[in-house]
Amino acid sequence: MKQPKVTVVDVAHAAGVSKSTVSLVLQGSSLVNEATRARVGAVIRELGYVYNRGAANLRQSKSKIVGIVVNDLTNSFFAELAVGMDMVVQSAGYIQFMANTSENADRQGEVIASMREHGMAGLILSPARGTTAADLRPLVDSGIPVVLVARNVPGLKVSSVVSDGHAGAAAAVRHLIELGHRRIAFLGGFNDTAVFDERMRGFRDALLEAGLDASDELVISSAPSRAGGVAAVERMLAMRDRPTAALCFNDAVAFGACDGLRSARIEPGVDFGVIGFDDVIEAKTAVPALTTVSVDPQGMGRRAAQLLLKQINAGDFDAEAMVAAVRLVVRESCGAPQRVRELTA
Amino acid sequence: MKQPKVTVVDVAHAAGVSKSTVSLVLQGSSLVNEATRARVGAVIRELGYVYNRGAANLRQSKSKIVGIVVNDLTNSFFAELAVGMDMVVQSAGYIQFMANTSENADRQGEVIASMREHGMAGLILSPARGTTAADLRPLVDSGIPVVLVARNVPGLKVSSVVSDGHAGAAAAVRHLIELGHRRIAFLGGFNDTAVFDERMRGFRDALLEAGLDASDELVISSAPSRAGGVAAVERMLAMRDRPTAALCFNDAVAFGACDGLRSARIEPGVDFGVIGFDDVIEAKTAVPALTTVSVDPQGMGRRAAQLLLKQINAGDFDAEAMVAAVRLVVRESCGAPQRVRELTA
DNA sequence: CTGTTAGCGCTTTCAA
DNA sequence: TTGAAAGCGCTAACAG
Repeated sequence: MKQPKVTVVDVAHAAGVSKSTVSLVLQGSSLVNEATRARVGAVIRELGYVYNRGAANLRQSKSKIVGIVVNDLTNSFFAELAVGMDMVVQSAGYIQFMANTSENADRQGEVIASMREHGMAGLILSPARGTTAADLRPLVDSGIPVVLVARNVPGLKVSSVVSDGHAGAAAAVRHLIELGHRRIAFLGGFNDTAVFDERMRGFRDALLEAGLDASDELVISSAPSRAGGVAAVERMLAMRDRPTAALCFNDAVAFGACDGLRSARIEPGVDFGVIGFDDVIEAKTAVPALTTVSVDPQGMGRRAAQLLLKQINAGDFDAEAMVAAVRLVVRESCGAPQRVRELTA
Repeated sequence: MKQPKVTVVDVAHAAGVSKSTVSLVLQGSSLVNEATRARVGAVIRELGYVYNRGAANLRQSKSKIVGIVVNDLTNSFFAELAVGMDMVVQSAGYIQFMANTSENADRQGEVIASMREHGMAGLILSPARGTTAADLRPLVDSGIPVVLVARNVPGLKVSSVVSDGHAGAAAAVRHLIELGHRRIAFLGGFNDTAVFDERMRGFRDALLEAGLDASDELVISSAPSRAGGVAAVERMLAMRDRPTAALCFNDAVAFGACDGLRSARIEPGVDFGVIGFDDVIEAKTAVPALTTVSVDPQGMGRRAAQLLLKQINAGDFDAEAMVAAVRLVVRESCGAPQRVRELTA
């Protein structure tokens, strides 16, 4: 079955023109006679010629390959992110080396190295946990555009797209206040992480802004998991001055909190306000009435990809850090019609 | 920042050897003196040389690029599938062009064409709905190994890895029989599809094999959706000789069936046997007690990737259709310890 | 064991 | 408008 691979010379020969004419046709150059173009086109189809982009890349020393490296495709948030990037990259006529690192920084290093060897034009990276600036420095210094997405790598001056946890948390709290809640808790998350800090500060700031209690006892940290959510909500229910609503660190915690509330015969979203942070896909399934603060991962992906393509096309664009924050949205689905409030960062 | 890209000649020069010696070192050839190798290695690191795999591919006219094209990365089943492929492909020293087609056959055609131009060594495809044998024929005829996964394309003689619906359904039914059920229904799915037919026949064969009733009224088809599941289970509950258990066409139907049972104050998995087909991720979340028949998508992906690599390494291996069916597993989670029965295809 | 010499398939001046 | 020739970075004979 192996076709004796047909090249430009074969096409040229069969069409009775020279290599370079064929090359021009392939590039859609307007310097070539219409009749010739048609003939060449016909021959190409007839011979089943396939363009060898590798050879072209070699000659031009540039490619239309972009790397997309994601920490965990198994997580639907990051899968959506990847799909978003994929869409704009494909539509722009680029092709992607896409790889999953499973949160393994070593693996990440390997795939990025491999992509470099293949001459990628740029990289969008959702870094694996534990990625350091040093890991990425050589790549960045080589002048290949890099855009970080979803997570930042401290100390690295490259463009990035991350969500604004402070604004999102504040928006969520304001929403709960509008609904009439006066005592609101913050549940879940390890309190020694940057993300926790950011969201928790948004929570507190909004409370203070409204003149409400924002004392430390309202912040109940726990593992950022479903079990952690159960634990946190139980501690909260045991408080003497029990809150009437809570903002949860993430989807898993929100889910756990709902579990805990139900065990206590409290219907989440009805008898008690719960807002889950992040993409609350799983939790939404189980608790359709849940209000959520979420970032649209696909949109985030698209935005990151656009940013990268812009840099690639700008030639050597010595990236001044250009950090873009993504809007967070409070989605409410308690009522019949979905109300959506968009809040700028 | 643009490094004046260093090539083998630069390295050779700096190390005081010739191009080919450097090339040999790069390929880990044993024909080169240990001292030389070390010196060259040092220079490579020092100069920050990066191997140009594109040039090598051009010269050798072969590559270590495999295409992975998936119909819907947003669906966790296919995301897992992709991750499985990714793992084995990466570990084998290959790199993947991975793309999402969003069930769009045209897009699929474009990305595959693009991958061909880039000289991919082989393709693993989870085809978009509506993919025809004709779409893939040119690629297959060109001699590039192709492996189909998760879905088959009728009329195309290539290797594929799909799940065995007949065996899976039969296993599920036998499981219900073991639990003491004697009247079992099959719920959901459009009865004019091949998948439906396969699963339904497995259902019926197992029933007949056990000498139980397998009459047509026990098969209640409906849309393969959550709503369809509700509808089907309602029709079933209205039967005079009401079944005590059901096998559902897929996860969505199982989910809907549980909804319907609950509305009728019947606790699924406790008062009524329900088995969901497919990956029952969502339904499992909502009904932890649900027993499921499922194929391990990651395993399926790994298997497909192995199959492809085997073909690639076999040189031109004129693929006789070599269809591998993946085992389906009945997973039970009613009891505390998870019991897993594996059934061969 | 190392150097020389041709290309892989394509693009790109530079002439015709 | 088209053709001839040079070369992108690498590998693969074949000599030395």
